[in-house]
Amino acid sequence: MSGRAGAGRPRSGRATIYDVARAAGVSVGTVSRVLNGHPVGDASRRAVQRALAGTGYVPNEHARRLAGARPATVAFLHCVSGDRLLADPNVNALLLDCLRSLGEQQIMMVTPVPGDGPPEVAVRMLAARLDDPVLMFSAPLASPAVDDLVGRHVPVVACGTPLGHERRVSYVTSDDREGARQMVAYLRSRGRRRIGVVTGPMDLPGGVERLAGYRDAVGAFDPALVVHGDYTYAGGVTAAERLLRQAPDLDAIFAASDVMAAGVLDACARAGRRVPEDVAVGGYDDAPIAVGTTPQLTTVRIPWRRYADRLTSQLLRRIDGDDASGVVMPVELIVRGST
Amino acid sequence: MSGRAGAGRPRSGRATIYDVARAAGVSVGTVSRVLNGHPVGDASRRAVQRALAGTGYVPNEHARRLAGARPATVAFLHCVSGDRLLADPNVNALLLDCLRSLGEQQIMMVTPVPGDGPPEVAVRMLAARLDDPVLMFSAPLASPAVDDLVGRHVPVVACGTPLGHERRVSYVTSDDREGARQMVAYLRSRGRRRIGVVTGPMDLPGGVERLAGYRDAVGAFDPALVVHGDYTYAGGVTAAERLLRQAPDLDAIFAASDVMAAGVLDACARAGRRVPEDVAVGGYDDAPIAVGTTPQLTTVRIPWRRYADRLTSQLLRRIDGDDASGVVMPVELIVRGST
DNA sequence: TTGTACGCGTTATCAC
DNA sequence: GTGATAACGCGTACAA
Repeated sequence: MSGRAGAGRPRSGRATIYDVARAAGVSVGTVSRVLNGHPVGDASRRAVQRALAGTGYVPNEHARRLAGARPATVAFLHCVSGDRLLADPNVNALLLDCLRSLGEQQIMMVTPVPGDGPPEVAVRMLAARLDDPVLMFSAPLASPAVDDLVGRHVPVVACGTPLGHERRVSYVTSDDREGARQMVAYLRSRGRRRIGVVTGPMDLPGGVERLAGYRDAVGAFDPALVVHGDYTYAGGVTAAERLLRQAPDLDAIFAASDVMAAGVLDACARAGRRVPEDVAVGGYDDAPIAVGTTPQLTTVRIPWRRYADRLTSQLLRRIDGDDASGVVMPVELIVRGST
Repeated sequence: MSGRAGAGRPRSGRATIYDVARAAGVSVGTVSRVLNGHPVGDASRRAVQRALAGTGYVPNEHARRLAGARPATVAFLHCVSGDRLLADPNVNALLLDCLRSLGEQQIMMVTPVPGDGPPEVAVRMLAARLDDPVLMFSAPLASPAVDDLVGRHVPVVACGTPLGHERRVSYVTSDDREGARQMVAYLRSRGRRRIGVVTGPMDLPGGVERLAGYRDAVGAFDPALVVHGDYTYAGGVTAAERLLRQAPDLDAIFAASDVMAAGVLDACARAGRRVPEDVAVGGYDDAPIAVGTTPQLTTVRIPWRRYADRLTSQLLRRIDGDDASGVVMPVELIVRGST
């Protein structure tokens, strides 16, 4: 008899499928079939279920994956530098919705992985060892991370349009262009004619799309009415100040995020412009802050819960080998006091 | 020959240790030894390293774990309800420090898992499949989750003292009692004699300890000077209002967190009390908000980076089978304008 | 120092 | 419908 081998660290002591099979008086195959909902005789099924409860069996995910089972875990790739990984409340909220939605499908784990910096690459290497499908947030227009992933045939689902990768990675996006268009059209319907815009970052799809929607609806386009922002409160303040200077006659400002809109509101107040009498202000996202400002913000709501559900279903499809595809969620204009 | 079996889903196409061995002209054992830093001949080592780079080999974590290797992943258990999982910026910041610290040890953090509610239990079940060691935040005084974990002999390291489990779970904590004591002693050294306190939640170790430190230093104890808070801004406002009503003659307020202290500051302003002239205000945590208030907050700093490093080393020790143990980090009084 | 072979726990296939 | 067993990729004890 040759050498006993393979004794790594002590076994965790957890019940295995063999223990269950023994307790139920059936073979491991039958237990596995019960576990996975495959056809099994009635008597066997009951015996197995009793044994399952009795032994407190918990499946070993590593063994499942090694044997080729569908992943029950998902990696979460946020394309920002590591120090801003969990810093965005909006992203965290969506992440939470995704956790819930995935949980309902018996899928878990969301490995927070940062984006493209040098240390981030190391973390991604670690993540790669798990071979999980990827849920990606804040995909930039070009990213080595994304190229790497699609090159390794990792199933990826993006939150937002993965510009340049639409055929390789599935995605869910909201109709940013349409939302911005609706907002600006609404402002015009209320008689506003000189409508300024504080854009989002131009290297993010949302930034590009919301500006496009603005241009769709604004009528005559005046460069003096466009200032670029960065989705931050401070950025909103600065941008509004510039806008007020460049185009003192403006009667409305559309900010591409509620957080920036809050900054716009304060800048207007400091500049002595009344909102909404002198200047109407529109936001985007229907973030919590939208009802925390005075006046409350007219904004564009994205249905985040359903959004997360769609991300989950897209991910499941992708795991099961379907081709990449995109879905677009509708948006809703929410009118409050700022217009 | 009996049936070919075990063909799950298509192989991911990743290079395996066998591919590397073939490319290097050595056996898999040798490759494994190189990978794990075990003694290997010089020629073999170089050949393997070349093959490693050439094949783009990435270890399969699931196979590693199944074979008994040390876990390269850690589960993150936050003992709050699911909807508050990523909602606390302080926790997120520490989480990030832990991510960094663990990453330096080639360990990746994984799986934000919520605490004790009914749906949370389901998520923990999922997490259990991975059999990861656990990094625990906000451990309440009594928790089925913790009992479950220690019962299953899962290595657990807590952030803060795991009251009632000190012998079963390792932990890192800062000296909350001493920090509070220093703060109150400092206030007294500046001539303050009627010092109120806004405590943290009394079912959290930090809340209990910081109040104890207050009692250590305050001298005569007056119940009218104690109001319980919940670590939130709004809670700080409410508590300060009550304090000002109950003890109009107070000349200082120690809030058990900076966020609450910010609320105290605003409540004082509304009540017409000048800070620090009429009322000195002390906080705790040295959170970002501590330098965002007017005046800036005198507070107690916890060395979070080193704290995270200690959490990591405690975790490693625990994984390697050492007994549970606790370490206490020192704190530092930071004096700013609010006193 | 290096090669060989077993075992980790699960899934899926084959034969009954 | 059920049992037996190969295969997943890796770590390691043992033999050479």
